[in-house]
Amino acid sequence: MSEKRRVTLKDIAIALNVSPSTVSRALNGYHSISDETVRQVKEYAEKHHYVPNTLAVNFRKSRTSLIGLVVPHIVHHFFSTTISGVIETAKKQGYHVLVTQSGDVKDGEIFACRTLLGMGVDGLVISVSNETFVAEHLQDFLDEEKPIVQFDKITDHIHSPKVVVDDFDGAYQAVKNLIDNGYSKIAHLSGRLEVKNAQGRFQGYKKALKDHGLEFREEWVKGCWDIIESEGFDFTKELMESSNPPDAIFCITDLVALGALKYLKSADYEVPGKVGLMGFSNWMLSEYISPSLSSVDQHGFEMGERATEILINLIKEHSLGEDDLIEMKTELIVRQSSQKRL
Amino acid sequence: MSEKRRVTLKDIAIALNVSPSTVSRALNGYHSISDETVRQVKEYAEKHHYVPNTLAVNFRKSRTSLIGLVVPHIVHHFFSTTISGVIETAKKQGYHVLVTQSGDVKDGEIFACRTLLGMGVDGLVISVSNETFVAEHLQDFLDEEKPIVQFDKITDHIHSPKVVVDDFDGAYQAVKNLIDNGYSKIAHLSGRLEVKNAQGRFQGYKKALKDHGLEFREEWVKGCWDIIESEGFDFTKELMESSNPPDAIFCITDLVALGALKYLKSADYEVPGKVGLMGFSNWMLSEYISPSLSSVDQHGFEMGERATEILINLIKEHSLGEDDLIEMKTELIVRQSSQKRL
DNA sequence: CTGTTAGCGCGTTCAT
DNA sequence: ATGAACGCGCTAACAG
Repeated sequence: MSEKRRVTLKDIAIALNVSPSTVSRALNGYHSISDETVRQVKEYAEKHHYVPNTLAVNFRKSRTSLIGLVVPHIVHHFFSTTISGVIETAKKQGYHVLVTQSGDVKDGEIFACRTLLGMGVDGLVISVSNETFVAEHLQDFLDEEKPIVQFDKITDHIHSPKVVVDDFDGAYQAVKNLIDNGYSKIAHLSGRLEVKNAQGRFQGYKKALKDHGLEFREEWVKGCWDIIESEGFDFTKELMESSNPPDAIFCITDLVALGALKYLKSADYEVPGKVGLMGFSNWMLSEYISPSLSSVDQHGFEMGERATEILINLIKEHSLGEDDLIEMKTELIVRQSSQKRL
Repeated sequence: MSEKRRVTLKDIAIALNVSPSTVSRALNGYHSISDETVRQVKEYAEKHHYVPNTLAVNFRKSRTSLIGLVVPHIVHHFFSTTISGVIETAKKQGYHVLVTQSGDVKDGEIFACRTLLGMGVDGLVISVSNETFVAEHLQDFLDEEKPIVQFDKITDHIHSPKVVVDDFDGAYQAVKNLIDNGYSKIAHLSGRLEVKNAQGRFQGYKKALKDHGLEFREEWVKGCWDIIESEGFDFTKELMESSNPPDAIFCITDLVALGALKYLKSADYEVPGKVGLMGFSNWMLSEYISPSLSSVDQHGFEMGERATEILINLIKEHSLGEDDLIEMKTELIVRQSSQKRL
């Protein structure tokens, strides 16, 4: 391997018999350089494939054009969609994204944040874990003047802009759809109510019941801990075998609804008709299962996009931003599982 | 905001009245430093939250601990799984991952590679696009002594280790399963045969037919261009309405199988029984649809893991590696759609 | 319009 | 066992 040392500013300067700073200025489009010099420099640079040494530039400017992204899980339809939104938006503005996953646990998140900070990211986009009730690892960013934007799963333990979906309204519309289709005994498989999203959806559920004069029963609300399929299955079994079974179930997320559906089918309940079912999040598979699952779309790409736009603006204006809460509207996707009660 | 300048080596040196190099050596565990000095330095560093400036370190060592990752799509169950594998493996070794997507088009891939190279990644893990028939943008990495490892979708236009799934064997086993279940007129919805994966699966399909004395008919093979659901639907319609319809279909990927299934159901073919169906890739949803879809799992996480291990080893030994081809075994996941022919 | 100088924070000789 | 000095490539402040 011959010495492939890349040409540097200095090389060009020597070759053209000018100073390195002139070359730098010519290349970076300063106005105080003669057209002729600029032409010469650019031509030489082009010809010799000059590529600025990013490491040196970053070092000098002490910024990296890197933004950190932390999500609970990468293999997850909604989050992978937001990741895509973040990356594409960053790309447009000349930023790059370091993607990490917390595994939805506190320690994973702390580790991710530490290494991201260590890598010198210019800012952070994060959807916090279910266990994030302290926020020192986030405060560390702010202490270094690096902005944070939270999205989807957020915590109030840190001051930062937040981009969320209007969970309350989304849940309200979802439950209303069930009601409109004739269901009146509506159960809810919720998440941990300390988590904002879960709380919002729970409140939307309650409000919809109330507005339509339907009764709210504690025993129709089951809290999922891990938000997985088996919880949907087990809780649904429990509900349907109780002395006062519901005729519809609104689930915190599609995966849970899938578990619910599995039980309902195994126990020969007609869905829809006998039991109505509604998910949340609009996973890809919801369109393909049978019956197809009605759900609430969260526009993940747009959320990632919005959060990233805000972050990059903050980075550019050297600001940490306000405690703003941006609520994005959801979209009710009506499919088969919530169709008319028979 | 008070000046939060981080403490540097020099700060510590001055405070302790030693030289910066001593501090550097003490912190990095050189042997030629007295225990006492080491103790003092470490204590001071600890107390004042000394964090090495990664930018400076990277600049000095001219390496970033960054590896670039290019996949066709992020929102894709298989690829998001491989991304996860890459990231987790990199993390274990102290590397970070810049994730990009090519959109499965040449220009997107070239752009991604250029910016990754510009960011100074130490190496590249890539699954090339369907349009990658030239490889200058990859050669650029090798020219800078930065290793590349390809995975899943690979090209021979560049010398590098490659991690793939044994498509031939996977397809063979898949088709054999259909045959074992009594199907004998087996069609294949393939991909573009110039693409390695598609070719491998096609060959495995042919070999399985041949080994079991079944006829191979050109008109039973349909080439999907975009590998999307609608192609599965349309080609299946075409096949089933032809004068000599097949009794089973082996699809290049689950999404195509889903389209096929949609048509078969809409036209009231029993699946399985009347028509057998087999996918490839084992998407998450395949487990949940009805009938559940038999498929071939590609162990995406492990592929990402393996590719990354190889890459990091190459980086560490300053090598570009050989043209090795690592073939990972697939796993046949038998579900309902390929069950016995009636 | 251009050159000179200086230094970002660190690792690494070469001395001692 | 330690310090002095240098330089990585680039940008910015200060002169002219």
